[in-house]
Amino acid sequence: MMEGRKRIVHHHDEMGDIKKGPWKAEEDEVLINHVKKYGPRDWSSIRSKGLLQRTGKSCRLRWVNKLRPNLKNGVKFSAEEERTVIDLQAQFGNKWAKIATYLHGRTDNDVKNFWSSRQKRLKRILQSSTPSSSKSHKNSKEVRI
DNA sequence: AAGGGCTCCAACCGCGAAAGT
DNA sequence: AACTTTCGCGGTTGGAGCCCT
Repeated sequence: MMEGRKRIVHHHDEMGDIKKGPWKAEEDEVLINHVKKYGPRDWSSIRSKGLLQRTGKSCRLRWVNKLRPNLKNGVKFSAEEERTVIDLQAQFGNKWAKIATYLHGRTDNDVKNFWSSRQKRLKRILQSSTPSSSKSHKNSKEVRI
C-alpha cells in the first residue's frame, strides 16, 4: 500500500495541500471575517496565515462573486438587465468586468454566464431550424430571446 | 417511475498586468 | 533593472438538478 505522504517542501509553501471545489459555510465565515478585519485585499495572506487552505485566487473569487454584500444572488436577470448586457456587449465586446459595473449587484461572472447561456440558446435555435437538420427537439419550454 | 439528456452556474485555469522585492 | 509574487480578467468546464419521454 504505502500511502506515502512524502513531499518535497520548498520552505515557504505551508505544507502543500490546496483545497479546491465548492466552499463550505465555515470557510465562507473565515473569509468574511478576514475581509472585515483587513478589507477585500491580501488574498494570498489568508493561506499563508494558515486560515484556509485556499489559494488567494480562490478566496478573491469567492468574495467577489458570492460573499460581497448587495449581490443579487439567485435572481434571474431582468429583461432590462438583459437588454443592458446585450447593448453593452455590442459596444465593448466581451468586456464582462466593464459591463458588470453598469449593473448593480451583478458580477463579471454573472454577466459572462448570462452571455454564454444566451449564446448556446441562440445556437440551438439556429441549429434546430436549419434546413438539413430535421431532428427537431420538440420546443420544450418557452423560447426566450 | 426512472433514467438519460440538457441547462446553468460556481469555480477552475492560463495568462498578462500590476505590485512587491 | 530584473526577477518574483499577487491580482484581475476572460474562457472553460463538471456536476447538480432540472426537464423530458
